[in-house]
Amino acid sequence: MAAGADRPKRDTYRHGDLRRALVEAAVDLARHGGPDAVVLRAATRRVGVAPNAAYRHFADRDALQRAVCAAAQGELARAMEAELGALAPNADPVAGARARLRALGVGYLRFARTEPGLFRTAFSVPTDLAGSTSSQLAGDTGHAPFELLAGALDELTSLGALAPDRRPGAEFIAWSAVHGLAVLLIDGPLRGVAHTEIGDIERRVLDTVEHGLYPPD
Amino acid sequence: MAAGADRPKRDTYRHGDLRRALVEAAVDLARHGGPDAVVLRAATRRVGVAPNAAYRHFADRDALQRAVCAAAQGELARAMEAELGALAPNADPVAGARARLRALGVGYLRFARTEPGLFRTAFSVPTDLAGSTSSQLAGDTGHAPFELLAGALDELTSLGALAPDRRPGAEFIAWSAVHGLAVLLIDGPLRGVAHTEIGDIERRVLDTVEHGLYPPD
DNA sequence: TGTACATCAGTGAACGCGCGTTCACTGATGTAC
DNA sequence: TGTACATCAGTGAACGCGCGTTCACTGATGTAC
Repeated sequence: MAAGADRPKRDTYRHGDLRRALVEAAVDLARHGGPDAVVLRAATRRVGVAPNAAYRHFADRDALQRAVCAAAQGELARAMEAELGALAPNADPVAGARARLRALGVGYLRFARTEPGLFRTAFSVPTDLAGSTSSQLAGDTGHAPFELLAGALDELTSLGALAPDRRPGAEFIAWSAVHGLAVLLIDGPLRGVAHTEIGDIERRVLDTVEHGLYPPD
Repeated sequence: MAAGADRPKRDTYRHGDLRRALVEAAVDLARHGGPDAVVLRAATRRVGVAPNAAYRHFADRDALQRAVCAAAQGELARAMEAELGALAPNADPVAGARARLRALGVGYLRFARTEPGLFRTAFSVPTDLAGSTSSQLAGDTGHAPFELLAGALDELTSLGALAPDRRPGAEFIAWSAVHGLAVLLIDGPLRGVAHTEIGDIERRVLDTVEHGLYPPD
């Protein structure tokens, strides 16, 4: 009954990739409980490691939270990229670029709806503009959510679909509307609203953004 | 040196309005530290009362948090009403109604900028639509933030400035954009942006909302 | 108006909890000879 | 190829903290007679 009697006494030694394991565990905590659920001891418990083992890989709790926040933004970027990838090819380049901008918004909203915990976590660590373009936040194409948006707007500008004098700050028009809707959907007064109505509202918000960016007049 | 020797031994007895005092203290905590700073023991400490005294007035911590959230929404409503009150009279009824809608947005954004802690707290307790119209959340005119917005939109509709078929759900168009901008300003990538630029961005977001509501075509 | 009494808003002490973090340690692993 | 040793990723125990909440209590206040 002691086939492994000559095993090492501590089989948790040399975990191999504890840092990654802790971030993954903490991301899972965030997924279900939001940013407040990102707790050092809970993460180590999940991985099956002593609480203080985390200090080999993170200076303190804050460092873990930052890492999880970055990972959540990466997930958000991936959700946006997924929507981009699902787009049918479009012969009209301008229509294609517009569809891509819209797809980013759709992906953003879908992520907020399906992963509200991670979505909240992605915005739990206050950042400035510089901190919104780090490669730490990137999805599969290596771009942070903010960069994906900026890229789509640049494309529209170079195609002449977005007037150059409207380009500066256009990110914020688009992001404000979509982010605000996302927050209202998951935490605000739109929580109880039926799915069909939500689709309607999402479409109208995205329409409004498009009207704001490239007005018909 | 014992002029008050025949005073009651406990001068904290019969506080008088401990409930209100606790809410005020907790609102102050929220003002400086956001929703997470709303802590039972901290509130009682501020008021100078034993921790368990709070249980005469609140079932538990959650109840206090709900009260503080409602108070924060009331403050937000007041900020919006203040902007409304500062408006110069306008001979043109439609222009006046449009200015009022815009003023609500300006007040909303100003509150978020000047009271970020309370602003976050106002949205810290998940609500649905029904919970967004309670008189508990009201400002001086007895209306919750959501109702102020809805009222402005109703006015625009009755004046013919907002097409009736655009009225349903118009709250969400306006609220999404303005709320999203508020969040980006205080917690998001717009944190570091200069004041002058912020004014610009705010104006463009409000313009976009107006374009979305009453398009020129 | 004076007195007895019920009410109930506060006290004081204590509880168990989970947290972040520090300490001295141990033993598997990789490397130098 | 074998052995001695340094490294360092993990352990185990402990700390102090602030929290929410419960308990039996006390005494000022308002009321009934």
